[in-house]
Amino acid sequence: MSKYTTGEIAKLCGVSVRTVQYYDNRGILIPSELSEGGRRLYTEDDLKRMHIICFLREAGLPINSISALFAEKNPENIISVLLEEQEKSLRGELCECQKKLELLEGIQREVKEIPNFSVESIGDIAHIMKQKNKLSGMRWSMILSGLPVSILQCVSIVLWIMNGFWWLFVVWAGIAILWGVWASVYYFRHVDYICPECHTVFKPRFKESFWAYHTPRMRRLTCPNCGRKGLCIEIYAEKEEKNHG
Amino acid sequence: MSKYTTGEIAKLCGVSVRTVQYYDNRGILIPSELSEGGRRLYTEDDLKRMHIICFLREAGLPINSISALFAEKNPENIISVLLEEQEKSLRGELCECQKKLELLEGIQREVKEIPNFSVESIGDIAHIMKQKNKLSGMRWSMILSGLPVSILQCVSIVLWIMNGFWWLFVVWAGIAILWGVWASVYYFRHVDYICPECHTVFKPRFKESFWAYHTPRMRRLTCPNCGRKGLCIEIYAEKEEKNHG
DNA sequence: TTGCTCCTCACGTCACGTGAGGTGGC
DNA sequence: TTGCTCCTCACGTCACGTGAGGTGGC
Repeated sequence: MSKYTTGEIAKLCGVSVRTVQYYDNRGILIPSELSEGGRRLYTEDDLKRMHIICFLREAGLPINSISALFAEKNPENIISVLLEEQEKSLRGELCECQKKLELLEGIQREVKEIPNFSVESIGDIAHIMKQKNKLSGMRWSMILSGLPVSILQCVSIVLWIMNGFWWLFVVWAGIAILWGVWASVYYFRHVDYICPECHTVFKPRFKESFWAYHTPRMRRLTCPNCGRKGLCIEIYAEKEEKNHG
Repeated sequence: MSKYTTGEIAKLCGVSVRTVQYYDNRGILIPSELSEGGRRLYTEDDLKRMHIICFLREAGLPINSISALFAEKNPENIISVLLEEQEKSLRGELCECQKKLELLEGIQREVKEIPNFSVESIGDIAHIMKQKNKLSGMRWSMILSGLPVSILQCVSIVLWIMNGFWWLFVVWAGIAILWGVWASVYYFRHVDYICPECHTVFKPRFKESFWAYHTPRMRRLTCPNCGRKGLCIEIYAEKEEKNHG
């Protein structure tokens, strides 16, 4: 019966010599014989066992599980348990990986949009991203609450033109203006701004905020901390601050 | 200015005290001050820095990258490189995870179907799974090559009944039989069988194989190694063996 | 004074990779 | 005799977890 050396086993199974030696140390593949010079000699059965080990390692099974499998008299009793354990663990890993990847992609997007990037900006990005869902949730609820107001406004205009009910339009215009005021105040109360210069989170004065130039994610404001006037990043205000002007 | 202790920083950032200490050792969050008794004291800025570190760690960024980021004078130069590196690494991890999971699910399915499970059966499963695609590929190509033969056979029957062209049916029946013989031999040459008892891979005699009871994945054969007669698992034969009867 | 927190070693994790320094086997 | 393979330590990986044994601070 021909014998295999460590290097042969390694080559046949596509692993390193060190790995074969390591499996000997871990006791899952002890060579059937040692040469007089102390070299490991493996039999055909050892090779088969090594193939099995490598196959299970490909699926990520820990060496302890493989060890347990070989030690069991009735391996059918534990194989499915071990495989299920490994499946759970892999699903966990997969989930974590996806979470990290999503977060990472979010960070990459924000990094591109942040003006005057510095290390501290990462803190701002953390702020932005942790409140992103709440901010867009609030924006959507405002749009949806404004929708019936707008529709009825249109209807009132149509009725004015068609039937001359001008008072209906006036009444609805009043309601729309009230809604607009309420909406502005509501929105104002639920957002804060981050100064991209000194990274302070602040709430501006309502008057300044209301008239300020703005984009969907930024608004031109004066930072109360560093005094810089420029585009500040809008975030959802977790709790209403006590001191809003 | 109030100072934070290690435990306070840990609690505020949702990590362990050990982690805060570790970040000190790694040099990414060295406390601004030490108390007389040698306890770490952190400032508000330290807390902010810790928040940034924890945020980046959530995305899986290695501490060395975070370290590099803090050390850079112009972090915007390296931030996107670091993020892309991490993205690549995460995508790699994700891929490997998915591969392992697919392999694992395959093993779980096979384990349920293998009769007389033992540790050596895992070697059989490895065989089965590594050749699975080739086997089903060959089966499909055989079905597709048989399809036109079958259709024309049907047509010839219809023509026989409708127009009395019986000779057409006879000719096509001959062709179909020839195809059947060719297909059987071709199929036979491209499959081997595994004895689930002694795990030998073998090619049976054509005659025994042809008439044997079989299911889509197994065939009742006599193992030339252990002499057992029973259902053996069909696999794709990587190379035609020299000695086929 | 008594808990509680924090301190510093220092080992363990997991499956090997990577030398260093020496030797077997064709 | 000369490469080549293999041998055994033993440290390194990565971000902490987990004691042990001691001490600061309210």
